[in-house]
Amino acid sequence: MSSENDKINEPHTDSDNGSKVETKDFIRTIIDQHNKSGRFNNIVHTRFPPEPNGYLHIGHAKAICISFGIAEEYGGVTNLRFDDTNPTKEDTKYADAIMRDIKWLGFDWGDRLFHASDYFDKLYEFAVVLIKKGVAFVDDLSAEDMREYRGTLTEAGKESPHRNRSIEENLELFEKMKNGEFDDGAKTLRAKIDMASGNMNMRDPVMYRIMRATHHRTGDKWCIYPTYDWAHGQSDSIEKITHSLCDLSFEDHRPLYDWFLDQLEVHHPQQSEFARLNISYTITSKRKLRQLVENNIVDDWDDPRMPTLSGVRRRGYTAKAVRTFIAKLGVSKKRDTVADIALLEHCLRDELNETADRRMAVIKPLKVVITNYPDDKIEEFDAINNPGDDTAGDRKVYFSKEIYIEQDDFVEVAPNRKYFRLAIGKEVRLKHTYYITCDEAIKDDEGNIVELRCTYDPESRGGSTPDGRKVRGTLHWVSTHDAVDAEVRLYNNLFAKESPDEDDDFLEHININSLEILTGCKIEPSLKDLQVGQNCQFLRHGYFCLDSKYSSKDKIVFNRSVTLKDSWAKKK
RNA sequence: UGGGGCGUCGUCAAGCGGUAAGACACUAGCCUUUGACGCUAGCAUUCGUAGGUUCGAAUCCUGCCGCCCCAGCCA
Repeated sequence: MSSENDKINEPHTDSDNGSKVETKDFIRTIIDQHNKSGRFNNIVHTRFPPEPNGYLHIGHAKAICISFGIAEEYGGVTNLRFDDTNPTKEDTKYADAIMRDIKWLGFDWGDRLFHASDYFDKLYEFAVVLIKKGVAFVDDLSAEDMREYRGTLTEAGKESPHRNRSIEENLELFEKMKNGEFDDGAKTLRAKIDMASGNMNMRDPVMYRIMRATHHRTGDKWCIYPTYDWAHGQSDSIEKITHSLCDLSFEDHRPLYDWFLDQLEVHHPQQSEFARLNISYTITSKRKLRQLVENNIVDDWDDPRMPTLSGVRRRGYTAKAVRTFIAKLGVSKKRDTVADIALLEHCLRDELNETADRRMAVIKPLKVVITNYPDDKIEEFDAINNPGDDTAGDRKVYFSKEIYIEQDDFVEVAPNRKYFRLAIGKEVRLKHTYYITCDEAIKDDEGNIVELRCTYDPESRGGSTPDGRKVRGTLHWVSTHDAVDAEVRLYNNLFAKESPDEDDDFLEHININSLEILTGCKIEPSLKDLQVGQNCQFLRHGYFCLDSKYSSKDKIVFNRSVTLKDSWAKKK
């Protein structure tokens, strides 16, 4: 992992007395305790266990950063394990996308790519061990009856009438289950724990179900498949995982995992649960994201408005910005927290401010004729690429009699003294070149302003004058003679509500202005050289990137990754 | 009414008995050839609440209150 990321996780420093005060989250605190007691011989070996049934989103990025990041920090490694215990829902195409996204984020599982299905044989053996111990049994209850027998949150459940079958009978029945002698759903293997437990997970949970489905890796070898609860803890144990980090929803499954491991007397990882990541104005629910795709509300899983990793990548987010965001958020057990999307945006701006070259792009063009500028003259100016980075160099821009400026940079009458853009009779600076003063606005029959007539001050060449007069406004511009046409896509929050997730009818909160497509935008010619994956700043607008999906040789399409902060917009 | 968890600034989050870090957001100002960036200042007399212990409590104890998760042969 990059050294930048290490910095993020450095302990904060107490500046008052100069001494370092470590402030660690609860997971790192637990690991420190283990290292002190020697419980895992100072080894930290984690795993990230996605189910290959969908695309990774930014919520998963948190889990990835925690599992991979913490292991790395402690000199350990992380396994990637696909939890593929339900063949009806999983597919290899998702696995490929998941691996691509994890790599993009900057993490590496080395040669430790595993599957829960790698352990189907071992899991079967383990199940036999539990049957022989008399703590697992084959049940004939239907799914419906089982629900009935389970009881409720406040009432104890009833034991299955098949709970006390002999070990021999259970062994025989379980083998027949495996051999396909029963119909799908006809029987299950259950752990024999406690139907009166306050923890529903301990009320004789199902370990195996009969399901004739072709598994994407094991084919038709099995007609019984382990449940997640039965497979997960043992998979961790088999891989000698020391710290199983997962989200809060598995908190009350931990007693069950502990129980299985204790019964089996095998390596026993420590599970710790942290709160999932929620972000304002968007959703981090695989199910709901799928709805957006299937209802064609968004382009696809990689729509730049989507919080999927493929979506934010296409939007122009960098992996580093995502990692920084997650690191700044921290780790806690507080549920229902909603991270401010403004922090995510800040992390991107903060990075791109340092790394992205500046360019000029007029997204809503208004033609300007500089009446006192020679008709055929074209002047060359050096334009600095990044004022904060001397090594970024510069480029040429070419000024001429006719240019485009932004429609939003002109009003006929300046509203007040604080307004310092262009207005009739007002003077502004054109970035890198000259001062111009507006003399006249030309309108069409409907009264729309279609062209401006301005005069320039030859003395202001380079952006200042000998008399040193102050010009507060600086506008970006593009010459008409060399402007390149482009399409620009402006994105806003996908949802108009801060927490759309709290309603089931979350689709009602879709922001109808989440995408604005502008055509006929005029960009400076050097922008033609930009590559997919490169970020650049459109001066005074924000950070943009080439859209990887719709850009082609004949058509340039830009995505706005994030706007620049705009204190003027707030004042207005 | 069972079990599990959580309550510190608008948001996220430190703090682990010695008198409330930081970040984002926000506000005001400075700077500025991006109304960006940068810089300066402000922003919790108070830690869900009520008691108790203590010289001293966000931190320990007790009782309340609030919020969330769990009744898939999903993960």
